[in-house]
Amino acid sequence: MMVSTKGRYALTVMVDLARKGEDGYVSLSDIAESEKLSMKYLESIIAILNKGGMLKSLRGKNGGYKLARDPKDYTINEILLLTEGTLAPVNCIMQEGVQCDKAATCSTLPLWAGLDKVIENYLKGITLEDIITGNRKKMLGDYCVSCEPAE
Amino acid sequence: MMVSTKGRYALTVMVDLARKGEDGYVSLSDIAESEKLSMKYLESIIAILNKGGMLKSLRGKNGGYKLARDPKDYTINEILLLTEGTLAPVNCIMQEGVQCDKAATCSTLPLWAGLDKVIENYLKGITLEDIITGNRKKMLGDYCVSCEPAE
DNA sequence: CATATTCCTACCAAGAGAGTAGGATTTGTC
DNA sequence: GACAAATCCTACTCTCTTGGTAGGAATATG
Repeated sequence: MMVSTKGRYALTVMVDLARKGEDGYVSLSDIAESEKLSMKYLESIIAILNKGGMLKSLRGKNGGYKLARDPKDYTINEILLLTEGTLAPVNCIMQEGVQCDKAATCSTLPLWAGLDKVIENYLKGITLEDIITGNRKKMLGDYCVSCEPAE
Repeated sequence: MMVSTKGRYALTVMVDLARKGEDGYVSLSDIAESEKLSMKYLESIIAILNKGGMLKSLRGKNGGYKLARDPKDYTINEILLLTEGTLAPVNCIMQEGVQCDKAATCSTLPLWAGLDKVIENYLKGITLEDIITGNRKKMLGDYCVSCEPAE
């Protein structure tokens, strides 16, 4: 598995906040309750999102969190990348140039690099908005049985 | 990360055996040496491949392992699936129908399902032969800088 | 019989994943 | 100003997975 609960919950939070829209700040306890997740654990995850500039926060009474931008301006890739640190399918694929010392002669490296690109490409192509509008066609592509046929 | 050393080493072993071709059985110690990997650890990995019917083995002196089929008849997907158990990017995607109890109302599930399909699709499209022949075009697609332009 | 090999079971150390605990700080309301 | 509701911050813990290691039994060749 490549995405842990951290990334999954982070995405869930973002979706929740996107649904709540612009009407004020939503408190951590509200989010935890509506998603039935541990408040303390969510707290640590939201902290990552917040420090990464994904959210706006307001302390004190009636405080909480809201999205910093429009849902269509968040790709799933950036949300998961921030929370997970890396989305590479193997640890011989590192960020930006750093590579295993056998890279030059490794015959399986192109496979891993290709897989990495396929994943990145998919996740960059989907936005928060796609999720809240339930754009199954975009997410499931040809595998969507309830979508209109492509032609 | 989704693929551990177990799956990576397994693939390396398969590639190594594919390169050695049909000329007899290759011993574990030869493989370990040529790939510079721990013999004992490789042993446990080869055991999985062997039990899964990917290899033919011969015990005793001059024994060893060879591929059970032609390299073009192995997809990367089946090799990794056998050794890793699952290739699902999240653990709310399980094999064949088993699902999380929130699945019915989960708005992020289509995303994970789509990601899973994209990965599976990619890995099913590449064979052992593609790796030993260095078919970069197939593995890297549009990201292959040394390939001919698609036209 | 000696040797080279696969096969099998058990064990172990380090790190990651999934949270918990407790409190300090900030802000709105009475 | 007191209180309550909220974010912020640091540290801890427990369990499972990863990445191996160890030792020996079974088997085949010469």
